[in-house]
Amino acid sequence: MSFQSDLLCQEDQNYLLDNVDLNLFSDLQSNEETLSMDEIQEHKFNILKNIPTNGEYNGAKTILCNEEYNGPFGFEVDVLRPNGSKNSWVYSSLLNKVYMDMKCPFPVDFRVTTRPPFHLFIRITTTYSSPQFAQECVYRCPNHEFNGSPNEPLHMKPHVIKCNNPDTVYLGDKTQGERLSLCIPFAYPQTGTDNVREMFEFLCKNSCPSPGMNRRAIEVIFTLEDANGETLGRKALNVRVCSCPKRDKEKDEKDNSGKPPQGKKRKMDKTGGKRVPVAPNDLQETILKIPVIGKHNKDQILKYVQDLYSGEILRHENDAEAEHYKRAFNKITAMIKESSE
Amino acid sequence: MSFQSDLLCQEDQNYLLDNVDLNLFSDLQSNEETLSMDEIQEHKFNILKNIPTNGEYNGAKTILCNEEYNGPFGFEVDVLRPNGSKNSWVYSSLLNKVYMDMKCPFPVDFRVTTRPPFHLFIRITTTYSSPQFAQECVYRCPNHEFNGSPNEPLHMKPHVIKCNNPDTVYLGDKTQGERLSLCIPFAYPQTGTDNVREMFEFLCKNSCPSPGMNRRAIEVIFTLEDANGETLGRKALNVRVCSCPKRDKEKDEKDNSGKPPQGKKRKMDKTGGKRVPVAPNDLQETILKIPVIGKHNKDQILKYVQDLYSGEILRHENDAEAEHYKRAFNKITAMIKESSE
Amino acid sequence: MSFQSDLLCQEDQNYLLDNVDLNLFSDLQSNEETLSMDEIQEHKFNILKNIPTNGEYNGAKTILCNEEYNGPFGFEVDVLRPNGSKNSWVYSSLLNKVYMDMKCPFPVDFRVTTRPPFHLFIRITTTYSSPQFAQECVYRCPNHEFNGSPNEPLHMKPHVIKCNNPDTVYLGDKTQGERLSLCIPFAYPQTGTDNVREMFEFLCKNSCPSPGMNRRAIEVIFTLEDANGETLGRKALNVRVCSCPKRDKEKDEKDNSGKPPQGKKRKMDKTGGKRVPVAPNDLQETILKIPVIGKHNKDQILKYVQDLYSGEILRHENDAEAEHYKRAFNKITAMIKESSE
Amino acid sequence: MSFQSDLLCQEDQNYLLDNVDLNLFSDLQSNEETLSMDEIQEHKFNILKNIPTNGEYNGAKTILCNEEYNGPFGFEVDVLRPNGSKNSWVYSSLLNKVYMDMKCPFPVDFRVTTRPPFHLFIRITTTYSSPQFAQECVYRCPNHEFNGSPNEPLHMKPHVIKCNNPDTVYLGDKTQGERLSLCIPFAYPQTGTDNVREMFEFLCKNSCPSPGMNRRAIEVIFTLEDANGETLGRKALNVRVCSCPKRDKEKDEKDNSGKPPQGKKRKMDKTGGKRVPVAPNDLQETILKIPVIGKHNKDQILKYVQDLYSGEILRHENDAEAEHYKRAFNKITAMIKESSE
DNA sequence: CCACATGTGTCTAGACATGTGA
DNA sequence: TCACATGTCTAGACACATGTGG
Ligand SMILES: [Zn+2]
Ligand SMILES: [Zn+2]
Ligand SMILES: [Zn+2]
Ligand SMILES: [Zn+2]
Repeated sequence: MSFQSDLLCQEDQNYLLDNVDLNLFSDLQSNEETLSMDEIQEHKFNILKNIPTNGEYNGAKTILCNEEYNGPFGFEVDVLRPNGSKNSWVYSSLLNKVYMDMKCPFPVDFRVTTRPPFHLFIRITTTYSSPQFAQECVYRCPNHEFNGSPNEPLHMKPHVIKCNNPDTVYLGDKTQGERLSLCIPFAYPQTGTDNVREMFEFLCKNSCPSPGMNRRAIEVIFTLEDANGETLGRKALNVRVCSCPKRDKEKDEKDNSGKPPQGKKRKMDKTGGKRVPVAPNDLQETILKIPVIGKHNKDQILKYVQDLYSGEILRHENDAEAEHYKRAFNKITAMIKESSE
Repeated sequence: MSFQSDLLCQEDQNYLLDNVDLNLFSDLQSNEETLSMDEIQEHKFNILKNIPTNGEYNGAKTILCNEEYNGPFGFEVDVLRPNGSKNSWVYSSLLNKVYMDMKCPFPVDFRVTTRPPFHLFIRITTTYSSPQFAQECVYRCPNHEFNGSPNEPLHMKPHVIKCNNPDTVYLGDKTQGERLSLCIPFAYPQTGTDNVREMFEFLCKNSCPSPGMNRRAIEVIFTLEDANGETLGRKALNVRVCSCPKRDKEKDEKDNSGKPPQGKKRKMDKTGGKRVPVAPNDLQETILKIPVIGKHNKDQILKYVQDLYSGEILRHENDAEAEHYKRAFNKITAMIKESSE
Repeated sequence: MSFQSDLLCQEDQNYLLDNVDLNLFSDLQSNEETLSMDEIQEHKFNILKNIPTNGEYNGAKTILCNEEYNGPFGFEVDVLRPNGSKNSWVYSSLLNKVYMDMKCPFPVDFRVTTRPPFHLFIRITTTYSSPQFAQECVYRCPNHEFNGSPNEPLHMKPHVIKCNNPDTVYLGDKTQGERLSLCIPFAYPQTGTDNVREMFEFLCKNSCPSPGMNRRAIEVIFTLEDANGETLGRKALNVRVCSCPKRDKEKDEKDNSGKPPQGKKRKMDKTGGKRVPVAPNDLQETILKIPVIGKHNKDQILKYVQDLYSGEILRHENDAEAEHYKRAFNKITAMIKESSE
Repeated sequence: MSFQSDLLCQEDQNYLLDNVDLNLFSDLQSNEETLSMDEIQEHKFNILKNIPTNGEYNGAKTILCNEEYNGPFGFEVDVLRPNGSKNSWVYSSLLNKVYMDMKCPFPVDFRVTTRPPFHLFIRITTTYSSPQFAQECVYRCPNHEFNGSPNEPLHMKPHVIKCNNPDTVYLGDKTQGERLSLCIPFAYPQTGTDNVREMFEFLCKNSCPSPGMNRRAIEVIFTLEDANGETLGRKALNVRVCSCPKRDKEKDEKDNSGKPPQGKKRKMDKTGGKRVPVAPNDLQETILKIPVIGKHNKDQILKYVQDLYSGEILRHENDAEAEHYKRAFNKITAMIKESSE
């Protein structure tokens, strides 16, 4: 499951890229089995670190821009509730913030409306969201850094977030005080969806002691970049990694009731454009468990729900909401199909 | 029914081995009747235990290789549905896994494409298939170990699998934490077939309590070996020993639909006829999981289902069926109530 | 904490026993430290096993009498809800049955109304309560017998129940098919109470596989005996040892609603006398957690409760119920005292 | 402030040791200024590590003896309240335990009744006091180990306790799983006192995360040794290193009231002045646990409390206090409602 | 083959433990 | 010293796994 194979199975893509080496890591393919994980990572690191970064990553004490920006290709990011992962997480639409435990894998969907004929990358950077700490780099606490599972590749150790995509490259040198970030190639969506889904996991909690996050709020910045490190889109996600997501969310909301949602964000916000909240509350898909007796009833219910969603989709035709309904609609359709077999 | 007699009726064997003592246990022949089962077993054990093992069996905490390998003589193994044994078993081609009850004898056919001019042995080892437990040795639970039928020879007691071939030797010392395995001489096929058939039986279930298998999945590794313990072929078989093979297989398949059938293993599929999915009991209540977006839709769905069941109840007023619908109706009503709070 | 010391500190006892060796285990005192646990147990066993048993314990296939009988000294037994033990247990007054998990220590209070001038012993025996199995002896399942904690003394291993009193002697030889029982010296109550409290624990579940209890219902018979094994009182307690005491109790009660409580017992019941249920439901003490603000209010509440219980005690002066209220009253009084310090 | 200078100002010592080289580290004196702290420490380490240890320190998984023992020279240890150090600490005579914050220097006085004519050393070892963890070695948490102040000599880093005596040697190799201990030469008392005072400091808290102490209770073992590592006296001190010594001590004492103060240890009580129990915040809601028998009594109690609070609320109508009572009132009302259902 | 018996794992609420900062 | 922030533990509810007996 290398980057190349992902890429080449995209037969429906109608633009041909002959001036671009589609297989970034082609030299790794041949001897992947003879290299240790760390050596592979090292190699990829050497390739990707040459992507120029736009200055915000090199000098310490700079503040990373967290202004959201769809960019020329319509970059969009959705965080989804994980299906069956160990710990669930919660989303506060009031605060536009996600709460989850560490080591909880959570999927993020990326998409662009138009795909340019060159390589795209997604860079994931964690920063402190309070202006007071925004210029400090976010590192893992020593405790987790030196006591993580031994299969963590060396480059990953100082990072507070990891991506399960095997082509992830962990960038930045903590010993030089550099800001850390991950970089993944922006794959092509599977047939039938516009989204590319990647799984992430946090490896430290917000409460990890200094020089870890030390109870400072963070946000994750997703930037769409080309091979030159040019920023082509940017999305931000407020996150709190803690042991009791539900409790802490409720507390946060109680404390902030009355204040404007995502308050801190606004003051750095220049676009004024419509912010697409990350999976807003009532549009977030939930599961309704209905006790059913008899196949005929089951089928009737499914049909009814299908109709219901059809209406929603049509009514929201020109609307981002439609996307959510379409996904649900597809699931229902699949269930109907399965039932009729 | 000694090893020799099996051997001598092999009239179609077209190579004669005169420089090989085909009768490994010849000294046992003469006084077999004056020896107890345990004494015979002890004797055979002393002979066969001298077959060097390749290290994977001696140290605890090693992981037994389960990579399939036909080897120089084209080793193949087939598991067959038994003719009339007490309990039947089922095979899932989707998962490449066999489901059977304990004490259910099942035949396994072994064959090689070319037979070398020296003794061959088949070693049967049970291991945990989940990597998490692969390095632990599989032992029988104390319950079955100390309560098996009294005619079980002593060496067999800690083994979870037995072979009905009387020349089977049970190897490995549980008290030393050694990995257990059986070893049988690879007999010559009967006239008219390429296969040598051996009957096996499991003596513990996957669900036997710790320190038994304790619900951990297992696989059986068949290795073809020469008298020096050199591995000349290897086959693996996923097995689940349980009381309700059919039920559990169906559940497994439902859970794993979509996932690849045991990627790292080659198929051992021979028996896999067309499977007829079992029709669900139509009055049995099942749970339909509906993805829902938006509270208004949820409410509408619930109301719809409530109406649906109302109809059923009225229609079945004088009918036992009504009872079922009433229960479901009550649940829905409760859900509506809860949702409106 | 030997038997003797318990005995001798009873200065308020007004009868002097000079013809009785008060220190049953006196010879053990001197060299207790040089003997292993098993040797001590062996020694005590040799002493106590000479207490003649009344025949019901020796021959297999006899049915142990479970008829309750207060006896000449007014033998009474109460099972109490444990304070802070790991797992709680529940009592069904409907079925007069206790439900608890294994390894859950539970206290039992023993008392007599008059204490005779000779040694008393309490024998604890577990039997199957269904007549169908009553003649079979209750043994531990091999699984737990051979996998219990290594500090279990040898004699204890085949027993399904253990007593935490260090002077407990485990009687009966499983290999001879003998019925197993425990025997403890009946100590003298601490000053200020009539009860002698002993802690027990079950070491197998009702559901342990054959030859364990194998889902057969059991009851525990407490018999008061003298040094000759003469029965001087008998109490029975229905118990179910399972993983989900609450669930199973509720199920049991649902199944048996309409049927007479402790149905099976009755048919062996000849006394017809008033059965003293083991801590009957509404008399069972529960804990009410009251949020309190201000010491004056706390004190007032406590005083009120004290008054309330005073009334109850007086009203039930000639009544067994008074005992329960007195205990609660004493606790409240202690709380008041503590608060005033 | 080397070991020698300490030694030479001991003018009141009445025994002269001319056959003993009193200056263990004499070779270090000359070039002390040209060596870095780590080099000096390394040197001392090489000298002192040759003191044979009595085996309890080498193998992991041994339990260090904590039995107190005055030994042939009347070894005594006193822990004293520090004069003006940053944070104070408290001592619970009830539990014979010291509570202090980390980085809080605390003096310990050592003395012997008779001083032998050879070198004496004091070894300080920290162990887990609960038997469950006693065989595990106590190490510093990675967080503090890798983030301590940079002037900590290398050998000190994994130790949870440090001694301000510059001649302290930090023994044990964490990477080998060895038990860590400090060793200081037992100096001679200053004029006018029998005691030798040494200052210690904890460098981790009991609550430091795994693989640190991870909330496990510890004790410090002081052993008096000769140059051969022979134990000549032993004292143990229960310690809890935490942020709120006073609070935690009070809690501990409340929880353990009634239980004997650390039975197996002799008292080290010297400082235990009169403790003034802290009056509880009278408006803070507490929970009163009332043993209740019978629903009618429960209801009556609840109603009484409700009335009580009603009065308080009305009386404090214009008062902030009312708020507190209202909350309690609501809880009681809910309890009444629940009880009546 | 089904209904049920019954253990196990997981999730969650709540109580508690314990650090932090005012 | 206190209120609070926040990790951890534990008991209960529940879904599920899986044996048993009809
Ligand atoms: Zn961390
Ligand atoms: Zn078994
Ligand atoms: Zn058992
Ligand atoms: Zn620490």
